[in-house]
Amino acid sequence: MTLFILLGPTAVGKTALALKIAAQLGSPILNCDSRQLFRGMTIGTAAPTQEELAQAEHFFVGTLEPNEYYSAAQYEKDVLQLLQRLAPTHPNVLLSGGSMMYIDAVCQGIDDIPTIDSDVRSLLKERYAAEGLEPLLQELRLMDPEYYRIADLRNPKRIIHALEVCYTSGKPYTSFRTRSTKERPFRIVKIGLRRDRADLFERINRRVDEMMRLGLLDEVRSLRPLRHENALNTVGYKELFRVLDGEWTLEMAVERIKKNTRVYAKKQMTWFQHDQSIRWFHPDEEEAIMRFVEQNATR
RNA sequence: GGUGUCAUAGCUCAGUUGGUAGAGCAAAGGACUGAAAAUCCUUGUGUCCCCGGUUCGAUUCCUGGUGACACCA
Repeated sequence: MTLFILLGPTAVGKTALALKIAAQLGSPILNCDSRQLFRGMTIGTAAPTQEELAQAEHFFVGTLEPNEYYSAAQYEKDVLQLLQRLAPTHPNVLLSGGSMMYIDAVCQGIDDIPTIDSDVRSLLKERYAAEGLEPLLQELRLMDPEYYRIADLRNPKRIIHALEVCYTSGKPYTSFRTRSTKERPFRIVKIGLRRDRADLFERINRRVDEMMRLGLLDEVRSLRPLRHENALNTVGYKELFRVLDGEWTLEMAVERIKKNTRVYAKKQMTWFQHDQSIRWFHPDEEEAIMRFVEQNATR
């Protein structure tokens, strides 16, 4: 089996092309966007429309409740399991999305780290809020000196995560970090989409305006009770919550959404840059892309 | 028309008692292994509006000009 992965920065044009590739391959589309997974976040994440969903079988779109815990590791398991199920009838499968870490989790795997007890996590979060990072750093130094040496000591999330693993398992975080690449029982072909930066930014700005026309504010309003969930800590949502709070004007929020989306797109490009296994195309090079797909498909 | 204030980074502004300048935002670059659209790090040379003058030296002081704003006519 061949797993095609269509990737690229947000708003580059993955959704439309994915439908065409899927049609050619006779494949379903597995979403690889960490926010499109959640139900009810359709406008703000530019999830496929009903019409688009009808054109191909889709997986991992709107399948989770926003208050459900999820992770790249869980995604790895879910995708591998699904691929196993699809393999007998689908020699080619398409995965499409821009969540870098989720893509890597599928392609290389993620270290086997114990699932964190939610009490442990909230306790550490509270301590961080009350005491700051310094005491946590000292504890990490004692419990996992090796990680302490290489860790980003100014990044609270990383420090808290390392500590919570130590507390949950009773072993150093480092002992779980093998960072090895797992073998996959399928071939992986990565297709990257990219455009000129000015062109991409222009598309982002237009798409945000379009989201507002489609009623993003109402979508955000309906999700307001869940605003503290991790799923809602997302560009397009976090800014509009502040409008609902009366803190920001709508105009200000829309500008912030555009800016934060641009920043996100840049981050994606930085990450993808280092991946030598990606074959890059401009989204308009449709023929070349289809030819490339055909050459690499399992037939 | 008169008087006054201002003119510094893409934007808003600070500052230099005369020794060529720095914040916020924007922008750019980067990190990333179970929260990742998250989280974190790094990066500031710009005719200091223009022409002259004083001075060893002017973005800083002075004359004039241009522009913006305010007040008075």
